[in-house]
Amino acid sequence: MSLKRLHRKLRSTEFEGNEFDPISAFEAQDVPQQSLVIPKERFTEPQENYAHKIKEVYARNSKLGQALKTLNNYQLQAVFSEDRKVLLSAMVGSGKTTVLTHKILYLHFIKAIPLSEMVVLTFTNKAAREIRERILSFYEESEGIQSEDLRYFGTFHSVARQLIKEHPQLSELGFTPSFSIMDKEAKEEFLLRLIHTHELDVKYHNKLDQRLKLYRNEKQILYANMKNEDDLPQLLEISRKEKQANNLMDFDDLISIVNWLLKQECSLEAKWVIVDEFQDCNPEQVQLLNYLSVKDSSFFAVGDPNQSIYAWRGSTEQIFESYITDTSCRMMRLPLNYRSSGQLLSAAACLLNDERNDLQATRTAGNKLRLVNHFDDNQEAFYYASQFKSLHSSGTAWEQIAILFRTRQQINLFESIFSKEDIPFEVISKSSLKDYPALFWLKKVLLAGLQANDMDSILSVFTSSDFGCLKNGKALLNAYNKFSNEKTFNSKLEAFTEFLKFKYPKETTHIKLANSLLDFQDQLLKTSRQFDLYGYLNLDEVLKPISVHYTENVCQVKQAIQELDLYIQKQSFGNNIEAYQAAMGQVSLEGHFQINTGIKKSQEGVRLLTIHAAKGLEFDHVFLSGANTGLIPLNRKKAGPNHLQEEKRLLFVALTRAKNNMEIAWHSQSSAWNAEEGPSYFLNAIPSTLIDRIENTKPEITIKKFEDPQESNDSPWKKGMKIRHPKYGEGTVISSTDKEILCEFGKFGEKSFAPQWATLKKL
DNA sequence: TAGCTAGCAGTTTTT
DNA sequence: CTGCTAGCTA
Repeated sequence: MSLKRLHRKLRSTEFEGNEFDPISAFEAQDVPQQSLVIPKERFTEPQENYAHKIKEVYARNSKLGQALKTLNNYQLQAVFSEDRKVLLSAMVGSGKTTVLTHKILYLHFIKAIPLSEMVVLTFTNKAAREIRERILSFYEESEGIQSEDLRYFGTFHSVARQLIKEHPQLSELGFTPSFSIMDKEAKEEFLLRLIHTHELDVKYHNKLDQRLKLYRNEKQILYANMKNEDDLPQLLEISRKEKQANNLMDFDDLISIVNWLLKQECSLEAKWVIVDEFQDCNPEQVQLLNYLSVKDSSFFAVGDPNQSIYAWRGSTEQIFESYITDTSCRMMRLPLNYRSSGQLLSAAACLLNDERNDLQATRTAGNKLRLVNHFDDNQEAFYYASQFKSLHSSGTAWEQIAILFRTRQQINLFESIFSKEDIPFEVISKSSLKDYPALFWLKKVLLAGLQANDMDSILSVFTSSDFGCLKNGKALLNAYNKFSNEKTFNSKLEAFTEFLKFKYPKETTHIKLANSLLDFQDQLLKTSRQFDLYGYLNLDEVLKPISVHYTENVCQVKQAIQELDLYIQKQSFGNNIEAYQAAMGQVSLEGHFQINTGIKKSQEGVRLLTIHAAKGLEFDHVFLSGANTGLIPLNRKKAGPNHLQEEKRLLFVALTRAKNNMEIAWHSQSSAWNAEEGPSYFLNAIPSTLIDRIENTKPEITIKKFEDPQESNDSPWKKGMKIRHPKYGEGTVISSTDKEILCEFGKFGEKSFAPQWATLKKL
């Protein structure tokens, strides 16, 4: 049944009953309208029967022809379209990646466009990898596709990196093609080092990135409770210069530099520019698309304005709008959803608030959306524990169960309760290289070796608190400058090595390391693709066998080097140094060393993740936790004009993750400071006939609170007891519960402590 | 130099 | 509501 018909049917029964409805009790006008609507007449609908076209394809490439037979007419229309400029509005769960890959395959095998003349842009490495793998699976083993053919298949940033490397005018900006990329952490460290070495007075050290952005965009220097301007402008100036001097770029630089270069001279004439998740493009990325789309090139973009949840990161809805008014652009749509069962999909579609959106279900009606009222998050977690156990014993795989949260903070409580209740779980979120000190250090070592003038990396290697030998600071730099000023060296690395030998002759291990790094590039040129990096750098010794984490570190480093070797062996062009540079670039762009297959998510367990992290995923059972007003939409003091709309799309994304079962939880007494009473008012838009409401606020369950092990004993703090606190001195216990100890300290007055943290002493 | 206080900012995350 | 911290005060 089409959603429209279902809606009409629902509307007729919607307001029949007069019972109190906690959802409809909220004002309907509070629900913001979905902003972007593409007029239906703007879409070109599929007319033809594509059977004969599939036959033609089948005759030329049977594998592709076979694959096309499984597509619907909307999808085929997009694949076969001859238009030079197409924007495909793909509804949630409508198979957009399938269309994208089949379009590429069709262009390649039938229209004879070389893969190397297509630019295929995605936002995540995962998406890029998936597309690449799907393409490669269409090649026979013998045909041996070159990695160079897919040179322009990748994320915006990796393609930008490739284009910058190849551009003839790069040196005009003071960079060389072997530049390295700083991730967020590396940039923070870099900026802090600049402040340190240049003795700048810059406030709010851990908000540097934010402050620099504010200064660059709005020339704002004052921040929070600052009354006087600090040295922020100088920091920006110095960081620009130092980035050039050390051949470093950050993620934003990649896009803005490639735009600058392409503006000077378009170095790539792509036949096709193909974009995934088009709705997430920010203005600079659109600019890049424009620079790439010259004369003879064609454009094919796929996106869903209803799933735009990254406007806070700079994506703008106006992108879609400008394409609506662009008459040279053909618009098509994919309305058929293959993921969710009918009633869940119609409930989610109500959030779109748009009659013309015509999201169509292809599956049976299935279960209703469940809305459960828990007393608080504690009770909710214990409720899940028992629910999940029975789901699992009746055959549901743990991985098919997911709990979605608005904020990461909400996840903590569930982690501790699930580990206590023996529910296997995994928190899905990207870990940073900084969480693995050995790998973080290894990256710096390789960067220093490959880039002998990258003083930033050199210093990081030798002043690392775990694996270095020197203490970072002004004294070190002064000594080094004094030493190096007197002589001339081929590189900063050579200067530093000599400095080490002269000033710290006892640090033999690190002098050896420095020498190895100095000779690294020559060694690479002399050897084949196979190179024993671990042995060459003598890492066994540098990783410090006396350290408690030694075996762990060695294991991580060896695995990382194995990944590098694999990547380098796949690299068909360039010399060994270039292959290593490519590999390290990939490590920076991905944020980890698993650059071949990506991070494997093999662990068995219930998935705990934020709604943002869930985009693109699907599960059998989805639970949305803590969906009170105030959390969804999240209360903000400084809300942008489109904040509420984006929050609503976020709820839409959450609801459309479920294949068969969706349950929304809200709390009578939420522990979140910003939560308000009642379930998210966005849910008003969903008619009561599509929702099953369930109460789970019985008092006997609320007693079953989560307790820390230390708390279980009777409180040792009794009323009237004399105690001593390290800061407030002597005092008296006024009251003591398992939650807090209240004490009186004369001139300090009353103070309360959490029992498990209190640093109180009995007197 | 330590301690106090006012004032603001806080989600979400990929590259 | 919390946490952070610049800038003030003793």
